Amino acid sequence: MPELPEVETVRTGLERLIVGRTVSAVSHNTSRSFPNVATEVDQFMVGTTVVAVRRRAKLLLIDLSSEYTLVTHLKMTGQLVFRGDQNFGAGHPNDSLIGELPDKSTRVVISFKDGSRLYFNDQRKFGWMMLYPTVEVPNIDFMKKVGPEPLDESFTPQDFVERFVRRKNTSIKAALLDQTVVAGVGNIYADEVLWGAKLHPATKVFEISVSKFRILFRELQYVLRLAIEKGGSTDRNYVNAEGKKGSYIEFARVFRREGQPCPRCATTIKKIRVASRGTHLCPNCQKL
DNA sequence: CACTTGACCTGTCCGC
DNA sequence: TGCGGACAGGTCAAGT
Repeated sequence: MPELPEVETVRTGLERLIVGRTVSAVSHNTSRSFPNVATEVDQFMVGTTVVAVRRRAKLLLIDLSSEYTLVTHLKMTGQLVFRGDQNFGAGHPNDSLIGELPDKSTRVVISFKDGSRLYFNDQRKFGWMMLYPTVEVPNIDFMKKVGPEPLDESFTPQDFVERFVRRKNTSIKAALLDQTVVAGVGNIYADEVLWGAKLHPATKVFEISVSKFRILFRELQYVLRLAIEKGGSTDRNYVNAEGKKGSYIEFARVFRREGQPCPRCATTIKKIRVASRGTHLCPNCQKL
């Protein structure tokens, strides 16, 4: 669920909330939380100051003054929530989806010198944090093979089309979800974008014309920008760095709207399976 | 290499 | 009400 817009929203929040703060302690309850440095976390982090918060694809990169970078993947249910000196409980007028922290899904707590804290919650435990020397981050396997950022100004429609050449025999949905083609697209925005381009998700890549790809590219950028503006999508677990929900789901055209009318033609939206993923589409607008 | 499927987890929801 | 099973979806490993 955290896809590019959600991770970017968390990044923006963290940039404002934790840059300049100095780490005083790190606690974690399972070695799986830091798979590459489980026993050495303190020496890499305690006493260091957060100097920047970056994003690449769905990865959050928190740069520390020690020239180490905390790399975090939220996977499906990960949350990074900052709390200042007041630890809001449920019902606090801050619109938080979550209550008092830590809670039972909390896996890592990063404490700062001033008493504020950053909580890494992850109900399904698929997410992770790893520490790398900042200069080594571009050499992480994932970073080397991940595709371009779809909202990069230098990324052109021609570049976009060329990224799909390797995947011409698969469905356009599987290709969009492939992080080595284009970075940051997940199940929610893949469905939204394919509806926007009037493409059936099971359409084979080789069947799609260049002009159609240009429309798809435009829709991809439109949907991702709109989603960032709305603070991402809260389907179930996603919250931003303040624990608040995103509102894109209210604007979604097909995602999680099976049984409802298509906003374009009023045909009932269906949910099918494509690329082993739940897939929402309008059977009238998006034909094979 | 291209492509698909299963595994990793836990909470929720649906049907019996 | 309880209980089993399907489902949720990002990524990688293992399979064809």
